Amino acid sequence: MSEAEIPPFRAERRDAAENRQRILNAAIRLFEQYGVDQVSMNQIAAEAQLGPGTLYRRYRNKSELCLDLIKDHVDLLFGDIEAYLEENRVEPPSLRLRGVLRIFLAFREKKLQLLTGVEESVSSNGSKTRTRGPIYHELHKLLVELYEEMAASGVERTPPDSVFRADMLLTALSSDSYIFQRDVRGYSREAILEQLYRTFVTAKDE
Amino acid sequence: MSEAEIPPFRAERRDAAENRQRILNAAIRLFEQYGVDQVSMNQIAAEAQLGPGTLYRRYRNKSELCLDLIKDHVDLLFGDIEAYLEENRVEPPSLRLRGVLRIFLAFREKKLQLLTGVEESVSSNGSKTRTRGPIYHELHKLLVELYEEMAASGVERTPPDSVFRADMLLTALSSDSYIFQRDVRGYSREAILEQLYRTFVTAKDE
DNA sequence: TATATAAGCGGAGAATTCTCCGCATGTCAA
DNA sequence: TTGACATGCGGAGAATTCTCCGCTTATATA
Repeated sequence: MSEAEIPPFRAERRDAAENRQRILNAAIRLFEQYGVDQVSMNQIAAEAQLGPGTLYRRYRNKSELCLDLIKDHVDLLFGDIEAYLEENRVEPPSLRLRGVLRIFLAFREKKLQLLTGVEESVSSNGSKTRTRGPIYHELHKLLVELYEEMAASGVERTPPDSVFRADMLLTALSSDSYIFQRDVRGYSREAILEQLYRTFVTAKDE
Repeated sequence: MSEAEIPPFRAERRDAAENRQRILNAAIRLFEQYGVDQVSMNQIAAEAQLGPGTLYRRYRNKSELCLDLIKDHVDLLFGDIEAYLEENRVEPPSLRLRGVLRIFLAFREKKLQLLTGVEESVSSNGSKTRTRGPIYHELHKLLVELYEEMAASGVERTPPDSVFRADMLLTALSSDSYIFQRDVRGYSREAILEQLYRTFVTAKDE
């Protein structure tokens, strides 16, 4: 017997890999044709010529499927953000935060449907999820760092905790909030950026 | 033919009124026993000894039912708020805003489940509602007035629009955000109040 | 190649939301 | 009292989400 079995990894079975590709392709087709929230998991399974069980084993809900579809683009987004932060290292944190917001809002606009799909996660038990997804946490970490930097050199008397403020800003950036501002209040993307900046960044430091 | 028929109102039929009471009672019983989000519309209909169709004709979804159940308490809430604002008319708006927040948070805590139920509205067609409910709009109006007052006597350079800021604050007060802060971040109600105050009110005017 | 076995498949079906429409009945006018 | 008819009832059933579990099959070993 070999001690310490080789990593308990097992390559994905060939048919499984093929099915995954079928699912992804089917989802892309249907999403493009009907819009993300008009497409049901059943439809996707049927289009991919799979049983519902097969689809659900891989993705526990539509949210996870959307996340998989958008993952590559999210990686690019974070790449863009990091590049931007690198280039503007010498600028004040408030300005860098504004830049990050701008980049994110552009991304949000481009991938609105899928991002909304991602956020609609419902934990499998039936009650709405309280926990946020990986995108949320990564952005949160980034924002906290910028806020901390602002606080260090800041003029504010009693700023809110950076963690709290980052949560509030991300809540304000959620699909729901963004769509409401855009469609009901009628703000343009630029206007939303400006208002977010004034609410969550400015008039405090500097 | 009579000109201008008498108001096109027709009193609610007696059996209908009785059924409504049955629904309300059944919902209260089940909500107390199992918790709002564990109870299905079907269960409520069964408990009230009605067909699902009857229940759905009166309340298009659970959100509307919750709203009806909570309506009286909401009226009391707004009564409390107005009384508070009246009593403290001479205080600066920022302080009054804080008071309003405190009152609302107490209400939120007491009626968490039902309020969450109210917010979970889904427009009947299937896509998530973008529009907010009546409670939202009433609170929004109130907050806008306070913000406007702050802006009038304010020291801020370029405050965000009052409408926008009120939207952001209300978003931060949503069930989702509140529960996240309380259960995941571990903030007490007092701490949340303090953080909200610092984020959305203070460090700006005065 | 043969075979053990873990990985994966698929569809029946439970639970839920919500609609449709034929039938019953309360209410009003005569 | 007696219809007429608008109002309301109820349940069948469509659509959707999600689970369960027996059967199949790809893959690793011998």
